[in-house]
Amino acid sequence: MKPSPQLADFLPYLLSVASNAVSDRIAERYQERFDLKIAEWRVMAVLGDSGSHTQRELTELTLMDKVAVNRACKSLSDKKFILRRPNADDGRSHLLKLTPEGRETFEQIMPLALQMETRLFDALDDREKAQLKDVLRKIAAHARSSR
Amino acid sequence: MKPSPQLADFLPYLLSVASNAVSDRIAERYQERFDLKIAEWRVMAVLGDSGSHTQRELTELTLMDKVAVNRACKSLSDKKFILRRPNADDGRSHLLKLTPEGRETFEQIMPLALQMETRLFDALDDREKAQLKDVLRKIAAHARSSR
DNA sequence: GCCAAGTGGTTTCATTTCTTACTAAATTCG
DNA sequence: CGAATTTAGTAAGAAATGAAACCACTTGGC
Repeated sequence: MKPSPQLADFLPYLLSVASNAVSDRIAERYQERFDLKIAEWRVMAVLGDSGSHTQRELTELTLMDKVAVNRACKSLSDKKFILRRPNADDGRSHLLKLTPEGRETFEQIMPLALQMETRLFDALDDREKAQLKDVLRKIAAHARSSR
Repeated sequence: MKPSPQLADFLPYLLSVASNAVSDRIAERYQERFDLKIAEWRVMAVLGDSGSHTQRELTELTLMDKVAVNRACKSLSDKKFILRRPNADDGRSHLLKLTPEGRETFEQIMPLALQMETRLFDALDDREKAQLKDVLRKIAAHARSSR
């Protein structure tokens, strides 16, 4: 059975298939090792290397919508990986920060993430990876701006 | 506010963000113009250029799971875009085929799809697009095989 | 031929995700 | 200042997605 050329050569389709396959592999791994979803991991990755943020800031930094960020934060808070301190500058929001346990988990997660990145993209050399990042940033910026 | 380097340089994250942005733009367009979802469009794209198929075959050709294919087919059938004929070779399945109306819509959809592809990826020249397709196929094949 | 195992397709149910609405605090502007 | 508007966060209902069970038919072995 031949693949349909119309579909199989359609770039958005290829992009979606590749992205889903990669995300699925990563999600499985985070789930089994740390009981974390991808959204939760993203929040931890940001808080882990740039300190305290409000949910509002996290929506910008992770490009997820505010409901997804809120759910991820609630879950991380239940798991004692982050804590919320009142925000002196704005009474509506809180500043979210990793707890010591959260920090510890963060330190374990990042190497796993980088290892998976290496494994999943090992068909590409360093130059190709850099090019791919560049291309994906351009495409995303363009597609998002034309909303 | 600086983006978090850990997250913002993570290839799977960039891939996911780009893919979602592109898919969202396309989904909006198909929805408003043809009242079709992406899954439905994929099925039509395959039936449109490679004739009759069973749902089983469509799951392979579109890389969607059988429930998604079944739902897409049911919806397309309700919209009179495809019809199901009994499959002489296997009494459990049917052969799905575009109706004349389905064919007509298909002829309108494909130019729109190609136009959107051009627009969304116009930051890339032809060589870059070919490379990107190649890379995405490799990544997807690798990630899917390690399931 | 007949039984066991497997497969295509469908349904059902639980889970996830998105949309919309709402609350409370902050900002704008007369 | 004070009313009107905007914004951060949350909650609740609706819709989409996924997993498991199920039915009907086919296939493979005896």
